[in-house]
Amino acid sequence: MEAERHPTVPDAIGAMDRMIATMIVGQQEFARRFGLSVTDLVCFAYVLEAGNTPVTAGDLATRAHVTTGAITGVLNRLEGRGFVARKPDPADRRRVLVVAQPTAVEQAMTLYGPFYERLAELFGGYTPDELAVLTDWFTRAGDVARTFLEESR
Amino acid sequence: MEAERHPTVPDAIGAMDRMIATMIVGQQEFARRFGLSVTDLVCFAYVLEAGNTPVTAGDLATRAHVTTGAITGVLNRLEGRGFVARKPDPADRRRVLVVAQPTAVEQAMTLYGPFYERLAELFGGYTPDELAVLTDWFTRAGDVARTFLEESR
DNA sequence: CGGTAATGTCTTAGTAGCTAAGGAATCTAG
DNA sequence: CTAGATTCCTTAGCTACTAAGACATTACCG
Repeated sequence: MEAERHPTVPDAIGAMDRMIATMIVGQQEFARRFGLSVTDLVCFAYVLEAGNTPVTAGDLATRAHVTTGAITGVLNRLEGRGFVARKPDPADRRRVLVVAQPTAVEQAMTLYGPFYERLAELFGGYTPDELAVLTDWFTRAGDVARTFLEESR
Repeated sequence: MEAERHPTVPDAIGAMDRMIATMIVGQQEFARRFGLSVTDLVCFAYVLEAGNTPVTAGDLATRAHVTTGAITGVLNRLEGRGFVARKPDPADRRRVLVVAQPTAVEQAMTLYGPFYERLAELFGGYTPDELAVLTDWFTRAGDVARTFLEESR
């Protein structure tokens, strides 16, 4: 009678899988609508996430699992849209530092805002403890995936 | 002192975002390693998920947000690898039904198995109630994303 | 120091998978 | 029975990727 209340681990993985698949399609749709690639969005998110920590072109290649040649194109597109800027690294003139433009967050919100509102609504229905469980899982699952990726080189 | 135990909604969204970005890169890596595209994997997952419910080529196009022309390529690749089979729909001969091959799940496990093991390990550290919260969120977030996608047509 | 190796980004040529547009077969409605 | 929808496939063209290597710069090491 209460079977649904205690999902098994495979149940959880299945539900997660379907969610991830939908999110991937969603990202592709966001990217398409902005005339960017999914890789562009992944890189942009990483630059925003890094905040003041300097990010190099090579860091983006590592993170996004693409070649540095691909990153050249990514940066050209993101720079062309005014999302990021290339900055020479004074300490190592081979390097290209990538910094977010001041209006970047605002522009990202124009794109993602409506979707984030729906998510915020969803998250709002959870108790602080439940929210902590979710946030913790996001972090751990991200770490698991990242570790798995790094190992498979 | 306990600030970390009560993340805000923006905290949760941020953590989710980073997780999603990593999962996307991971899927791209899985796809690359199998000589398939991310769209192929999304479609394959949908066919597996549908189980015995018949899935048409057009369904996949709708679900993956690509054109039917792209699905032709997807099916050629998936069929070539023995993951799925095209089957004529006796009730409507324009349609192409897509069914998973008997060995499909097994093959999928060869690909995803090691990663799923890590996830299972992660999920194993949660209580049944926490697992229910997570599974519930996956379902709801997937629905939110799917609804959002459908509206933006 | 001075020469060689390693590093970081960009360039180029080639490839894969997508879209847009349209074709062919089939179904549906009047 | 016919006109219009629909379903999938085909084609041409485009975009973003890889692999390989050029170029500039830095690190290493005798």
